[in-house]
Amino acid sequence: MLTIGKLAEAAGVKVPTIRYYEQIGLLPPPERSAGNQRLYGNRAEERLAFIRHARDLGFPLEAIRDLLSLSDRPDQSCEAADAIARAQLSAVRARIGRLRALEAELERMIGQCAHGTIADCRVIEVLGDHAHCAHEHRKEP
Amino acid sequence: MLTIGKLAEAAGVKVPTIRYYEQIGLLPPPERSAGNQRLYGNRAEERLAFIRHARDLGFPLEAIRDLLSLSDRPDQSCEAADAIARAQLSAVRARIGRLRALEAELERMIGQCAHGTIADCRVIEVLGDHAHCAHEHRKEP
DNA sequence: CTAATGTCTCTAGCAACTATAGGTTCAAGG
DNA sequence: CCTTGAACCTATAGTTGCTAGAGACATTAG
Ligand SMILES: [Zn+2]
Ligand SMILES: [Zn+2]
Ligand SMILES: [Zn+2]
Ligand SMILES: [Zn+2]
Repeated sequence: MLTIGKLAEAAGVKVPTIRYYEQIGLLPPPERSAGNQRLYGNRAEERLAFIRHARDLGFPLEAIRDLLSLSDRPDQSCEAADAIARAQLSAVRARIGRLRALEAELERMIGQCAHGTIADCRVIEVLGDHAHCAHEHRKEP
Repeated sequence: MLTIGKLAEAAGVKVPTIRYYEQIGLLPPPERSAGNQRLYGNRAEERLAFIRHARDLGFPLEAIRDLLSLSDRPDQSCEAADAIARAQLSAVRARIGRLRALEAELERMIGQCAHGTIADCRVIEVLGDHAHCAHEHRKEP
């Protein structure tokens, strides 16, 4: 049985994060000690590791909630789980695409600046020029 | 002179966003009509376009605040402005690097799944395996 | 003149935590 | 056995960058 601090350390998350996950129902309320402190067993540790890894991969908590409830029904087809993962993959790819456009524009504007005064700064100029860019850059959520 | 709605339309932002920018001091309080409605001139339109473009490039509002106050002093060296832009570029690159690692892992786990039952699902398995990955994937802010 | 928008202020909500305050419990050293 | 300090408890508020709603006033088209 682990205290919340030990569990946090083991899983690589902060203590308040665990309490937060409990509050929103991602982790079940654990046992308590005589003095009302949380005590976690193996199940909780695995569940938290699952959550953490999914978070590391960028899954939103709602998707993780769905994945967890799927993983509680091992006999069903994994199609729904795979669909969640594919959705996450395409979200990641969309973000990469957008960021690469930003990278290109930032590179260009930094590269073109002659590093003189603000009045001649290419960075300030490009930012202020509201018609300069043919590309659409929006909208990173 | 533009009303807030027209300005919003012209700049491609929502009306409450403009009020929000005013509230946090990114846009100065504009003139008001007899009936207390906001009226904006060219200066405000340009400033908002600047903000929007910088936001589109992913600059945080604090950085934009600094860029705006720099752009009000055209005689100074643009070094500070360029440094902000370089910081943003490296933040973007860091995000891209991390996302590409996520992309690779998501691809691998989706590709390896035989699409049977949850019990055999590679997606669920990889997420639950807290020691599977040699790579570090953390921490996208 | 009236009806339909548009605008005003203020408050609350989103994700996913993080930080603080003020109090309780636990483990170890003396 | 007792004290001290760390770790724990709850509850609330703050973070970022907006967005949505309520209820009241202003403007404009027909
Ligand atoms: Zn410059
Ligand atoms: Zn651009
Ligand atoms: Zn599968
Ligand atoms: Zn991994």
